[in-house]
Amino acid sequence: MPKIKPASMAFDDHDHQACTTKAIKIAEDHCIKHKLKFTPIRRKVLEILLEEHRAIGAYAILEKLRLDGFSSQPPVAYRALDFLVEHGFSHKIERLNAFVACSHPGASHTPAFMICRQCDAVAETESEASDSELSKIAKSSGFKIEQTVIEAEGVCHICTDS
Amino acid sequence: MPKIKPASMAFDDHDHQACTTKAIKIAEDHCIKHKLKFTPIRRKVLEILLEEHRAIGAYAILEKLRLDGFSSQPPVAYRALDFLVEHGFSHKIERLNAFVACSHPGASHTPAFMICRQCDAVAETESEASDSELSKIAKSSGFKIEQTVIEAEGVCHICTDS
DNA sequence: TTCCTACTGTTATATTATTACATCAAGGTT
DNA sequence: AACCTTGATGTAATAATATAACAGTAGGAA
Repeated sequence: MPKIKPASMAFDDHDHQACTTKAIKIAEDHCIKHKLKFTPIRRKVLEILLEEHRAIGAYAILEKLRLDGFSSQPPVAYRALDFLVEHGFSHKIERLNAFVACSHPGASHTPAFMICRQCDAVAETESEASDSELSKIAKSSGFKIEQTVIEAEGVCHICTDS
Repeated sequence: MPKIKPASMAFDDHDHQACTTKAIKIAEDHCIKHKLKFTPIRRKVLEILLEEHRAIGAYAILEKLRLDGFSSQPPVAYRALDFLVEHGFSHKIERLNAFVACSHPGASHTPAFMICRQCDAVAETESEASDSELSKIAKSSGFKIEQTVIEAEGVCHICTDS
């Protein structure tokens, strides 16, 4: 079974400035350590994603890049997103064809997401895919799992209450 | 934890004609029982999906519809797919933006999929979402899950062996 | 220096999906 | 029968998401 850690605070108040600053710092450090280039475009896209605990489409990101004076052709956003996703700084939400900043940067994980269909907030949890029931079935049938998408859609506690 | 039943035989030889015939029959019966209209277009789209245990894009489906003399504007395929998905006769694979016939029609389920990135076969398993770890996290944080997407990508045993 | 590699700029295009509105067919009502 | 409603289909237009291809550039390695 997936062992999943407590949900992020996406659905709750928190010190978002600190949360953002920390995520950028982690990305910076990780890039230095692994000799990756945390270029202005990549940083800006991560900052845009960090502004909200929501999935943001590539074209919405492009629009924000444009406002900040960056080049805004589709490949600009997709390349930056590819980089961020590849190195674990953000995730694609397949269900929405959109992207979120990673809430647990640095942690190696198979993330699981809870998507509120009312307020669009996306909370990330970590799941231990290695001992999940699915991975057992996969193993028994000889299927080698490389990556797993887990996305739950529903209504968050705030939207339920209001 | 999700309780997941054995994988479908998507990755193995089986009597595909029987498998297809049975699926159509189940859809037919279900539609009669629930007064749903299993129209020629809907039936044809399901047949197309049943031809292979693979995810097929809406435009590939349209092409096949066209060859069979059906109208082939995008809404034709999307409407039929909406119907089939809504009533559990097929599923959307979010990861691929494509569709597969349901391997367990009739069963109420949170399906989980194994997608082979080499041969594109898609195997469906059933998972009991109600007692999954994710659903516990969701419950404890007040998030009401309505639907869950679980899609594992990797390599099937046939492609691994060859 | 030259070479190589990775990143960026830009145009064009491919792929996936929806909106909007007209038409049609089946079933029920008067 | 005529009428009406409902859901399904036909079609054109367009929106939204994503990639291919290629030229230019900057920085480090040889």
